[in-house]
Amino acid sequence: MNATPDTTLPRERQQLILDRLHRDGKVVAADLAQEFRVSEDSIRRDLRDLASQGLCRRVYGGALLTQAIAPLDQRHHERAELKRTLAHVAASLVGEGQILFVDAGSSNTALARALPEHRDLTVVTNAPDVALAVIGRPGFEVILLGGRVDPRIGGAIGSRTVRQAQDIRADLCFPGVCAIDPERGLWTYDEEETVFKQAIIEASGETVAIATPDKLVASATHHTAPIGAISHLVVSAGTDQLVVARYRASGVLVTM
Amino acid sequence: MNATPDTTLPRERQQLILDRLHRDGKVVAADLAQEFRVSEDSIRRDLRDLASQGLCRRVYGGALLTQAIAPLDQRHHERAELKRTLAHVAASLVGEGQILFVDAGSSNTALARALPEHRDLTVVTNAPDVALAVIGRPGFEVILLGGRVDPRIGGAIGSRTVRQAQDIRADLCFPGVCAIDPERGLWTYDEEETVFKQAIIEASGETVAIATPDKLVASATHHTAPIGAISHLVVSAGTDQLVVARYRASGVLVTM
DNA sequence: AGCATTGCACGTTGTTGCACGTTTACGTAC
DNA sequence: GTACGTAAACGTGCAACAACGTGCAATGCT
Repeated sequence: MNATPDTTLPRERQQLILDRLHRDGKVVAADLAQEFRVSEDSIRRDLRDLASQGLCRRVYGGALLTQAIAPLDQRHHERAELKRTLAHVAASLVGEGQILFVDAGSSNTALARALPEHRDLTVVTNAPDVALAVIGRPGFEVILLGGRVDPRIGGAIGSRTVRQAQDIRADLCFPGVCAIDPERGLWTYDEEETVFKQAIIEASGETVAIATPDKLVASATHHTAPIGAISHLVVSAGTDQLVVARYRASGVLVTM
Repeated sequence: MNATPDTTLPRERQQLILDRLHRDGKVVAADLAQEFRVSEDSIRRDLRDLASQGLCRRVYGGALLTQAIAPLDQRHHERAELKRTLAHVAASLVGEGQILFVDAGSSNTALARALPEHRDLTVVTNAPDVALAVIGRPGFEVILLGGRVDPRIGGAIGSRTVRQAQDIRADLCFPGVCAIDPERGLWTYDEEETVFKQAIIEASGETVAIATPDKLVASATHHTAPIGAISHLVVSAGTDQLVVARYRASGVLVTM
């Protein structure tokens, strides 16, 4: 009879709160505190946690359900939990009022969903699904980069897109990456893509790449073009173990 | 035995007011005060808040709906079957190998889904969800128009977008419409929107508007700007009865 | 020991209803 | 048709209160 022990684990409590949230559409902090027999402070901490992951909308007195975005692509389902974790870490690097370049890619779509609301953020993107993930949410300005959309990538690239990107200066840049060679940097499949990514990196203060471990390769043979330097690399190694690496132009990889 | 308490959170109340507004088209402050068991002052504050976000129009005694706004998902679900039917009729006007301007809007998203595959079509759009509806499907080329995304519209508008649109020549144009005045033509809510729609209409050979019957109004008083002429109007009158109308610059309406 | 979680104390912020003076809508008198 | 009076609705300032975030010490687990 270990179905519902009296002792409720913190992580478990958050899951239960999420269930209630999906059932009722809202939760009241005071009621939750009474139900779980913990202080309202703990409930508030839970709600803050969940909101920072984009799983609910924090409001005065409780929390509301975020209008869930329909899962679009099958590829987005692969490694979904891992990507959400990485996205959460990457989102924590974003500061109030910043301007962000968000490239196309499933990891970056997860990032867009994980971005916190009410932070006065500007999201500049060439990917329709990234745009859809933030349009209409409070505290977001969205700028779309136009151009011919590459169906393999799911976003616009090409000279037209590059020209528009060069008109903008951003604080942070999240390029999608195809492969990471510890010695030679980031790689893409395609020359056009590289030009675009280089443009947004050059137009940004800092660059953050999100990658699942399978992107780390020793020799990037069949990838055509290197991108260049990034300042942070948010990567997952092993189960639940996070490695945030500082990555420089020459390819030095420093774990933190 | 409802476990859900009847406490209403402040922000939740605003959401509920907005829902009611979309259902009834209007709300009365005194009624809301009684319903939510708060003072009329609080209701007034809520309405002022919503109005300042452009979500409703404040009037003496309550508030009215500003149709342009809010839950895009909801608008997509309303009249879904009707819109699908209209979308298929409109899609039948598209010929092999043509270039199409597809504006933002729920009807046009339905159109994008209804467009036939393997026809070598080029879809030029300012709306992320329209782009997503065709990206990756066989026989489609997608060109995204960039710019600042208006969250009420769900697509990019503004001078940046207009400039990009002017670089392109299309065969067909599908502008989103807010209202259709049989005598004076198409109307939008907003000057910026109008400029964009005029630009894509001028850059196209023919123009086709899709509209549900509620868009047909006798006098478009509160809409700021007229768009101009369209050549075809795909509109539904009554249940399942389709009227395809030929519409000219001067406002002559010819049913077919 | 090291770490996560919790409840409490404190100062801060958001929300509410009331009091007050002003504006608006509408019916009535002229 | 215009002028006027009244009551409802309005905005604003204010005080009371609930909820909030943060720092800190106590507790429990590994």
